[in-house]
Amino acid sequence: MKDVKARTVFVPPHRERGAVDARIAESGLRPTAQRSVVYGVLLDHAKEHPTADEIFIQAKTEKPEISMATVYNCLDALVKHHLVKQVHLDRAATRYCPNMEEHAHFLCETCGEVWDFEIAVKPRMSGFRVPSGFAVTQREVNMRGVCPACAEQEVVR
Amino acid sequence: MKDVKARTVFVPPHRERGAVDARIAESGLRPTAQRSVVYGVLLDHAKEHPTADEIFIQAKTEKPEISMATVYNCLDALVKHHLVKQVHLDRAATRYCPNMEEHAHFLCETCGEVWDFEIAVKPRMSGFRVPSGFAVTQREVNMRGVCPACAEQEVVR
DNA sequence: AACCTGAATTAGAATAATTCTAAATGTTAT
DNA sequence: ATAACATTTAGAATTATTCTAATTCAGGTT
Repeated sequence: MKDVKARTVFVPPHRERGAVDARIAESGLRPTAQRSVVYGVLLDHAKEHPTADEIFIQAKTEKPEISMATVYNCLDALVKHHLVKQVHLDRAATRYCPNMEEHAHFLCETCGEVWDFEIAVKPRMSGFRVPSGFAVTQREVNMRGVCPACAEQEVVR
Repeated sequence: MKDVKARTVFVPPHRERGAVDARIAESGLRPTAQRSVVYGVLLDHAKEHPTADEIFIQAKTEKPEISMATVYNCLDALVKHHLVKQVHLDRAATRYCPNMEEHAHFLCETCGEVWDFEIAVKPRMSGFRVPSGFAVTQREVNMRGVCPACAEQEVVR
């Protein structure tokens, strides 16, 4: 393999290879170069809740040989090892989220952006009664509406 | 068009064509034969939360000329007119639900069945704090786990 | 009753996201 | 070094859904 190393890639200061690899290793996964890049990209773009496609494009700037299949493989592995969550909104492409705290998602129907809403104190789904006999292992809350920026726009018009 | 009328189709007693058509009309849609069949099938199988495919298969027994595209068209129309909700769980095929009361969905990860969980009294998503400035128009709650029947099975084993 | 217009339906092609496959490459333990 | 196994890769295959263009249908006119 010849040295195709990209010309000086910008690595944001808050993402350190070592730390990313350590987290991957802690989860029980071997920290390969690809997993490291994929997870790193996701951590850097957590706010955007990127799709596999978007992660692929970004990962390619850091590691040009990476393939789409690998991005999917890595994401699947990260999900299985509880480092990453999938976010499903309608039938749109799956988005990925490295925030493993229990939280809700809000989709702005005007601009399409996705926001994390912290969950209030109670870990129970108060408001929703779980019939006895059902064992709930996971909860998912998605909301839709208009974000502050888009609401503003509408008023101005 | 020759008379292809199917040999005696069983129409469950609790679904009356008139009532179904009336609801479609009330929603502002013209109650065509296809919409009537699609909505009727969905009402009869609400518990199963069927996919477009499953609805198509069932609808075909009542109206053999119906096409998949029409099933999608009808479902889309019903969704737009607030007679039906889409249910998205993972990236699996969209399921349809004619229960328009606000409620949560529970997916049994063992048998794959989907259940409706009624919402308790409060219409607010207590437990979830919505940051000010965000206007929420829709909420969706999905839970996963094991249903009573499957839990039983596991114990027996 | 034929006629017009727009809506609805249809079959089949197209698309998009994801999964699968088989070969190549990399890694770890012997 | 070598075997054994995991990971990556390109590209093909799959799946659910949407699109397209032609046809049929329904309701309101002449």
